[in-house]
Amino acid sequence: MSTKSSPRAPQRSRIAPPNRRERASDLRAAGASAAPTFKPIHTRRTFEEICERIREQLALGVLKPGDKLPAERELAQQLGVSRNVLREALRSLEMAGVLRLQKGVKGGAFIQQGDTRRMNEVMRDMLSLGTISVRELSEARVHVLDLVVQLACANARRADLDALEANIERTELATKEGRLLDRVECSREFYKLLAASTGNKVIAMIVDSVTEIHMRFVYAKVASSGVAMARLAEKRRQFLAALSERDVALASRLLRSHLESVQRMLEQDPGAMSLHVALADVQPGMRR
Amino acid sequence: MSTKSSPRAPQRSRIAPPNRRERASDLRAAGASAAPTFKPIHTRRTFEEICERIREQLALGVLKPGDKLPAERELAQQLGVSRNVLREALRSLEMAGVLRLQKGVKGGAFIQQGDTRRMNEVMRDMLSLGTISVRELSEARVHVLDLVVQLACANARRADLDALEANIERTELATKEGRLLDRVECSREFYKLLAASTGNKVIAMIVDSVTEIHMRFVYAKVASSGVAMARLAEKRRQFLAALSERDVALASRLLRSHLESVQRMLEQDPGAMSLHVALADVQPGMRR
DNA sequence: TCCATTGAATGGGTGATCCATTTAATAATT
DNA sequence: AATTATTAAATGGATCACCCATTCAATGGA
Repeated sequence: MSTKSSPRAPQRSRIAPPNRRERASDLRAAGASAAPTFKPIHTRRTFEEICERIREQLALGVLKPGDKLPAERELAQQLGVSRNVLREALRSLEMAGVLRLQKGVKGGAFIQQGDTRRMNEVMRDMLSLGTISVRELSEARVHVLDLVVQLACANARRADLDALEANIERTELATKEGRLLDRVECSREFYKLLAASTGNKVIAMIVDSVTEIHMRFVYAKVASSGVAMARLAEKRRQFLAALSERDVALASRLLRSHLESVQRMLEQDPGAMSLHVALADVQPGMRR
Repeated sequence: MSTKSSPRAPQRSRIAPPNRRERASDLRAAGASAAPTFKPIHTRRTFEEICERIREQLALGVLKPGDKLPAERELAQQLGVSRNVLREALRSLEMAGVLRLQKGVKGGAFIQQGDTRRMNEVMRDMLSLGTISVRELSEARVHVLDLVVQLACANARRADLDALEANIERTELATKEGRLLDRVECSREFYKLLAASTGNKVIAMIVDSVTEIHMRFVYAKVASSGVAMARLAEKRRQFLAALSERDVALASRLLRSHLESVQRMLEQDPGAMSLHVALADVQPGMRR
């Protein structure tokens, strides 16, 4: 009613989303000691409420992977919100890897198995936004991989080692045939397999997230310069042998020195190593 | 009208989002060897396109934290999409911590400084969905913290140590006054400070993400049983002393043994340690 | 000078409507 | 009887046209 308050039904008379506007009760001390600041409320919006409710059902185990949510039209009515705003919530959850939306009759919103690649995207966003630096990422990767070697030596199974072996064979083949970019893909896969061989999916997720970005740089470097790591497969074999022998010290040393030489390669011609070119586009093997 | 195809303009004659339907080129071997599967395309939707474009601008450095996107109505027109679908995209980016939407004239969509808490939510979702287990998380946390101790010994600065000292004082106070739940908040903060003292935000982010969940369990345990770790502040002091002396071995040993005793505490009365109760609600100190 | 009022810009939200895809049921054809 | 088109319904995808609530600069009166 900016001008004349036209005599029109207020149309806001629906079911009234449970706790929507009455939000004064939301201030809470939140800290361990006296907290004199009173800022961070920023009124709850319906889509947030919806996301939270669905996540809550999930955490409570009421919703499990494979389950289907009611159809948009129906769920919107149940929640007493418009279909549009419900979709905003569903979209967010879909982007978060929690849901998958499927069209057609028998379609709907299905709870997904968690997608560990979500963490890669977080890492990528943090880098894009300048919250973390490439240096920090590389450094963290070195440390984390060191940890991975320890765990892999302790926990890797026969099947894990076999998978690594097979990967090295593909690397050799790609080298022979001069498919340098494919070889980068092999490297990506190598670290993924190595991470998996720790037997801990949390660790694996972390490793993947820092490696994914790193590999973008390697990919960009190889693609632009044509140079590539010498004796790669051979080094991998030595490393795998150490791993198979459960020789932490040796495996750790080998990997570390390899990482250092890769780092040197990347740091040649530093101008070309733009953060932006490496992050800008989706590259092979990184499909969402 | 569902039956007879009324003679109406098809209304789909807008600018036509650049590469929307022509996605046949999207099949690609993606792996290092033959890939006979042809599944994973699932037609690109406009909101995904929009998200990707904005992220691209971000990665390219065209958009930086602090920048403001055009108003919804205008941006929608520029992109040739409806405002609603644009909002779905903005919502997703907001949930991802990339944007913040602000109301009012002079409001708009502002690029944010990256929010490192995003990773916590990923971890939480993975746990809710059963992709990772509590055991894996605890295990990973122990290993990662071990790494953190090494890095903190090497890199912690005076200010970091002072912050930890101040935290311990708060812990003591809370202990004296019997505020057990506040003390849990202190613990959360302690690990956050410890993580920060490594000087590496990637590591810090990782530590925070595994610690946040862990602390929910501790919180739930303390809240329900009233029991709490004995001699906590004292142990913290010993640890901090070791850290200040840059004594990796000692600090590492102290932390490890503390983590083990906490773990034992949590594992008493295992039935009560439901994943669901710990994850279900937002607890103090975890406000988004 | 100071404070209340106004009004425009902006995000938040609604409801109706249409399109495109998918699937099951049905009818037509062989 | 088996196969193949056709039809119809359900569902997500998307659009349009509004309205509401908040914010803030400009305006104007005390």
